[in-house]
Amino acid sequence: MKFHNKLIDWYLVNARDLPWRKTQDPYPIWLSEIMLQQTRISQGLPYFFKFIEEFPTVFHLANASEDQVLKLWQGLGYYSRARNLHSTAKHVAYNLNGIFPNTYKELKTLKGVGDYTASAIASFCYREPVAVVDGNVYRVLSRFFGIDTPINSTEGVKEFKNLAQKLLDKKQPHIYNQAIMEFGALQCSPKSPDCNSCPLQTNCVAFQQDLISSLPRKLKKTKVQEKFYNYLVIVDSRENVLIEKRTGNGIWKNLYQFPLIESPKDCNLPKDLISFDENKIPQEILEKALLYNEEPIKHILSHRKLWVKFWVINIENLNFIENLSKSFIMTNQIDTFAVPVVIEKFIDTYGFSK
DNA sequence: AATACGGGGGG
DNA sequence: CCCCCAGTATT
Repeated sequence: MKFHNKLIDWYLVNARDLPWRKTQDPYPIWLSEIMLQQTRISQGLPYFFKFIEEFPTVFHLANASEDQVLKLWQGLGYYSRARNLHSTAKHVAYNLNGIFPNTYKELKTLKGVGDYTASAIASFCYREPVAVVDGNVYRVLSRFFGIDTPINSTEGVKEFKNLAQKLLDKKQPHIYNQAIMEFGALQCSPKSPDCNSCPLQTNCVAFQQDLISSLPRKLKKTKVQEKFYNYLVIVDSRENVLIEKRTGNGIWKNLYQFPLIESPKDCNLPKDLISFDENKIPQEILEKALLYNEEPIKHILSHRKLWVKFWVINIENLNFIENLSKSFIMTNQIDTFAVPVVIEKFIDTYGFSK
């Protein structure tokens, strides 16, 4: 039996019941694919339901504000996905009459839609015979064929893409693409795959040569850099608190946060804050800072290690911000703003009185 | 060709 | 602690 037939047979028995598999409507499929980029299904699923409920159609999503979209996306990470999602929704709704492109080539022109996502939408919605290559596919193919070309090298990307396309079942690309990804997720998992019950075992090079644990190969990634973040929770007598929008490119773009003082080392006293402050916050205000967490919170990102401290400053009124060049915002509705997870956790713990 | 970009979960 | 997850955009 052919490779693709074995995978499809396995899939028809073992497939999970996932909401985006019940439809050919490109809107929910596109939404799910964006959400699942570098994200486990278990993590993305609740967000998918939230988004479909809040934005049932691409027009609902297009008519929302970016702040609204980011707020709903809060906690899912890689926020450029949310910004691109919203931008593409507006493009589809207003320029394309709400109709998604229906070819791999056209789909790839959409913001946030790359090689993988274009293949997924084109095959799932329109039966175009284009093979998906995601993390699951790399793993299944590298093991089954014993390919040790690093999957994140230029040659590897090309090699696996060509192989995947050759193996694709052109008659039912939508089923095959789902099948190989599901097989990688459930059967041929990264660690301790279930080789004993595997239908591909006899022809699997990695299994036969005991290479399962060393495939796929991957080039080492860059090391993380450490940073020290000091957030100033400046609250007035009416429970207004100061926040700002993160602008410019970089982490958490367009999300909100408390005024931030980044320091080259761990800070323990208000005078440390004063020495590193570049916001030009008046010294007499910083002097009143009370350290909320003695031990810095370690916040790990894929490319960064953050040591975060929160400093609480209670003052009578926030009028001093009128003298600052930075655009801070006074709010007693902080829960309505999209914030990074490390700030969300602080807010939940601190409990502003509402 | 490398790097930036989140957060959660498993071993 | 390390690795991986239905990758993409930018440099």
